[in-house]
Amino acid sequence: MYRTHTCGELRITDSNSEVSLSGWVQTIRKFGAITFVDLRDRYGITQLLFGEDLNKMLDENPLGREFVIQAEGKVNERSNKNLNIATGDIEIVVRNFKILNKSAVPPFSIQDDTDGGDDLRMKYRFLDLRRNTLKRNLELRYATNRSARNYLHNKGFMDIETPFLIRSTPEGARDFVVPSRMNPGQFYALPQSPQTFKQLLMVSGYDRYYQVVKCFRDEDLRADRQPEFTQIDCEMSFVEQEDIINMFEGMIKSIFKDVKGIDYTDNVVRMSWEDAMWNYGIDKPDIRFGMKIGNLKSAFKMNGEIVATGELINDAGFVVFDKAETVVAIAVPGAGDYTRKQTDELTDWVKRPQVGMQGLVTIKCNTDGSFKSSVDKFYSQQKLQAIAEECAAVPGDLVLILAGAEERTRKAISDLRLELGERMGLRKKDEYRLLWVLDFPLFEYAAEENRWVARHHPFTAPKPEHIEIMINNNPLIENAAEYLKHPYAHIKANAYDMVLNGNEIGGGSIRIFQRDLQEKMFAALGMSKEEAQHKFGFLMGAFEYGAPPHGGIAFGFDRLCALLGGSESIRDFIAFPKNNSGRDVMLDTPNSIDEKQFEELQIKLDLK
RNA sequence: GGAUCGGUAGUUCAGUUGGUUAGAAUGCCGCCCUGUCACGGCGGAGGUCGCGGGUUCGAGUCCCGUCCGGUCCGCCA
Repeated sequence: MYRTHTCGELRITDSNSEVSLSGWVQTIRKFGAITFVDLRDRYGITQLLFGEDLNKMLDENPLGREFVIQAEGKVNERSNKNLNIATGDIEIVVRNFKILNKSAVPPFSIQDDTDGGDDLRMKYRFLDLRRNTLKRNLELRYATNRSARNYLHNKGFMDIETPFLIRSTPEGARDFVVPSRMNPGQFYALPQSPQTFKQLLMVSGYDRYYQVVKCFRDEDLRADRQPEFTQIDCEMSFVEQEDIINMFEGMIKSIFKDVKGIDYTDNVVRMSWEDAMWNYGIDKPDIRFGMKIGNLKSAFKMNGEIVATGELINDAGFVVFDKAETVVAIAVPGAGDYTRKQTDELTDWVKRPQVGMQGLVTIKCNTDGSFKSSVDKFYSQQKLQAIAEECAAVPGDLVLILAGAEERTRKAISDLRLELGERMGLRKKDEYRLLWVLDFPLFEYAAEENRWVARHHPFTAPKPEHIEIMINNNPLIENAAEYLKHPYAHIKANAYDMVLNGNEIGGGSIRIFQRDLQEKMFAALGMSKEEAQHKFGFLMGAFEYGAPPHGGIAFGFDRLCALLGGSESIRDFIAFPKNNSGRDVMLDTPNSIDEKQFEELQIKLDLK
């Protein structure tokens, strides 16, 4: 028997019992005649004491870091206790031990604060996974998985597997493709999501489906994006938006309770997409803090409707503001005492290519009620006050103003808001604020292709009251510059995103379930009837055989785990992740394949 | 496709306006140490400064190219 106990479970109450432990050598501390060894496994660390009688045996069988050993002996109360570990009251007085396997010297230390860099830890991922940090992350991931499954099971959802080798659909993200040997020259695609399959399952009557499932997208990566990732994919029949929202708000709250011990009793805030863009400049605002955007200039609202917010600065004479499509501002609480050096640094920050602004205008709201601005010579104190009021600034605040093209400026002020929120300590790690963003536009205009694309995906249903607009208007765009005036720009989708602390953790929609509306949707996206039939005939055909009204949602499981674990990067919550270039540095993959494999596939490689 | 930061000992990093033999910490090896738990003390080994080219009397340092890694923009229905 390799072990009677794990390295994390012995306590003072086990004193004098004979035990056997197996694990990895964490550290060796030699004191002349006696030697201490910390033995580690998944459950903890237990100190082994090798007395004088074992010195000969140790000389003949020297130990090293990460050796796998088995030790037998008696549990003994320590004379010097270690309060930092659970087993710190006891030690094992070793009577006999055995080296089960030696280890090469590890390239980095297996400790909470390892000295290993990211690259090295990726290459030796199996060693990195021995560390507490990653172990806890994987435990959290498992707990989250279990919690979601329990909730969904209790609500009558059924886990049904869907295929990984499916048909390539050029809409949306790039597919990973897999050549078929039995059908030379033809390819499968790996699913970007089980979307069409879960809809077919609804047609089949499995009215509550879920799957914790791998999805694949061949797009460039980020700290929070992997080429293969996991979704909690769900679909329900006979539901409206409200039913989905209630069901999955419940699921997330249940996960908070199970995984974090948090009772999230508040109702989840709901916000229209338009309000999110108008007040926060982004469709996934972090609502843990305020700093709402002041919209300083009459501007096109997102749907093209002209909204006058007053005549604050149109007539003022600062040419940058006068010419700009959009002028927006935020008030940074308590930053009114920023020095010139600090505001200059902020200016540099917004001028970085990633943000891409030309400059930054600041107004200091002095505690005596006066204002000091970098554009003092253009504006009176009254005007500055009006600007400050527009973004709800109070004395002691610092107002930051950006001007430029609508889309870029709105994104920039959103980035700036998040950055300042971070710097002012308003984005607290242990605070969780959920948000539903609703009423997304159904379509987005793709200028480079001069056509409409589905913002969510082409199976998303329009708001019932907007179906008519879709049916009665031609999708063709005559004047690309004024696409916002096209009726399609006003059609809202029956879609919803769940946002946690500024991160999209889930998104879904009520689906189209009638053939004619689905045909109309494909036509709106510029797809011919033949093309639509060719690519999605199987789905539209199914709609003709009694498709129930249905809708669903998918949660980004890796990202959810990372957020619950308080981390920015999802890589630390995936056992074997890919790096930034989509490579697995441990396997050194992707790699070339044998000539024989090409022959079997009847494929000839001819790289450009 | 683009921007940006980095690549120096096994590891994490320092290395000044270009200037003698490239340093520190940690790890590793050896010796000493009976209560440590970041043990301690003494000694030792360990470097193609990512790679290629250029400027220069002289390059870790400056320039060009390239490879690798991080972050971001585009992209991600």
